[in-house]
Amino acid sequence: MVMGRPRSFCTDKALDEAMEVFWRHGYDGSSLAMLTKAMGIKPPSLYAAFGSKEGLLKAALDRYAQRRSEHMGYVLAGETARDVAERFLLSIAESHTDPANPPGCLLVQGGLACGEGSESIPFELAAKRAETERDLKERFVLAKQTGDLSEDSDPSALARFLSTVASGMGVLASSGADREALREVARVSIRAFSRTPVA
Amino acid sequence: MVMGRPRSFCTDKALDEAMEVFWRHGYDGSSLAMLTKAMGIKPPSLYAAFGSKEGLLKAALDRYAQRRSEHMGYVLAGETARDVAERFLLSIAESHTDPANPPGCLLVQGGLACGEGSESIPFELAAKRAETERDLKERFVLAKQTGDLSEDSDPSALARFLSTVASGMGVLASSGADREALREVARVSIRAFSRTPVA
DNA sequence: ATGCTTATTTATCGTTCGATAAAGAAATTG
DNA sequence: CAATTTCTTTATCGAACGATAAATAAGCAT
Repeated sequence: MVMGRPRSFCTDKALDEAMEVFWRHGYDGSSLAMLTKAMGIKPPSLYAAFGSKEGLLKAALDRYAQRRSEHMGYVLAGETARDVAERFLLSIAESHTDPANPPGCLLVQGGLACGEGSESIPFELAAKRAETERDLKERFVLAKQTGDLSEDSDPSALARFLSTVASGMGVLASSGADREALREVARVSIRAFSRTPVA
Repeated sequence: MVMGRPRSFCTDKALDEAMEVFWRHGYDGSSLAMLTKAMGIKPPSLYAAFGSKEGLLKAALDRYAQRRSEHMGYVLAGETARDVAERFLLSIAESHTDPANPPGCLLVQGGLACGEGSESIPFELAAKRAETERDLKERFVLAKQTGDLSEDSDPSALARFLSTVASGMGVLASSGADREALREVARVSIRAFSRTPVA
């Protein structure tokens, strides 16, 4: 049994609140005051649980990526490469405009550029984004092996294209685009995707 | 003739230096110390010339958008809608990986999310991005009128798609993707773009 | 030359930043 | 129960933040 006074707050719940702050204001734009207020705890509790502001972001990113990876199970289960692309982009149109969350994507909003002393943050976000792209690529490699994608298709390029559109949709959503606008982008992208690959 | 002591620095040159700082570190990540050091001037000179940190960003954005609009002249002069799309995306692949500038796009890197007291910054950036999208849309409306684009095509959706891919390419470039990777995304996007529009 | 006007320099303003030391509270252990 | 351990509270730390007041310097006007 663990000794000492038990923690009075739920780590995951506090992490969800911190995630929302980072999501809405970015890493540099999120102050300790904003974070502790949203989490309902005080600085020493935050530092005891997460080590630092950067540690808190990483914990929030891990939680975000975990949710996302659960979702990727559904996406990757699409029967064809085209189905996978469609599921990927359309589900992003939904999630990036979910009223339960800030608009856009934490991995884009969180901090593409940061100030001195936070140089590692953009790399953290990029690494998480790269995971999704890698998942898509592996799925497309498989699709090529099974003949679902033609011999001259490029799984890596297709995955990068989808990942790039997803990031763009995050930017679009963050500036207030509605769900239908994102669906429209998804549809055009899928159209591009599903046609014969060689120009 | 103007009276008083003349300004000892070139406003545009200082603005270029400030632009680079905002580009690389974002609005919140750029401190007055970083900005004044890069610009080679001291705070009072900065405030006299630009009013505030936010005023400095707006001036830098205007300068950035002006350069871009010059470039858009070339893009929009493409003979067909497909040419326009190709020029647009391929030129972005070049500009977003130009070693003379920070990687990516100021209008994306500059601040998708900001802290308290800087809430207007993301809107400023979004407005500039929207200008490009509007230019593309108008060009595609014209293309539809002249029969270059088919009757059932959607100029607005196509413009939004290209603008979204451009934003995504900005995110991609900011995380270190090389020029060829961006070109690849551009090629896949154009392929999507140039095919028959109805699924 | 003297006065007027504007810019630059120096030195700082009050606030907020991320992060902690020290004291008090709540649990298990013996 | 007292001792130990861990967390929470209170109060604050030094540094950096964005922004300026006051003094000095450099140009026109007469």
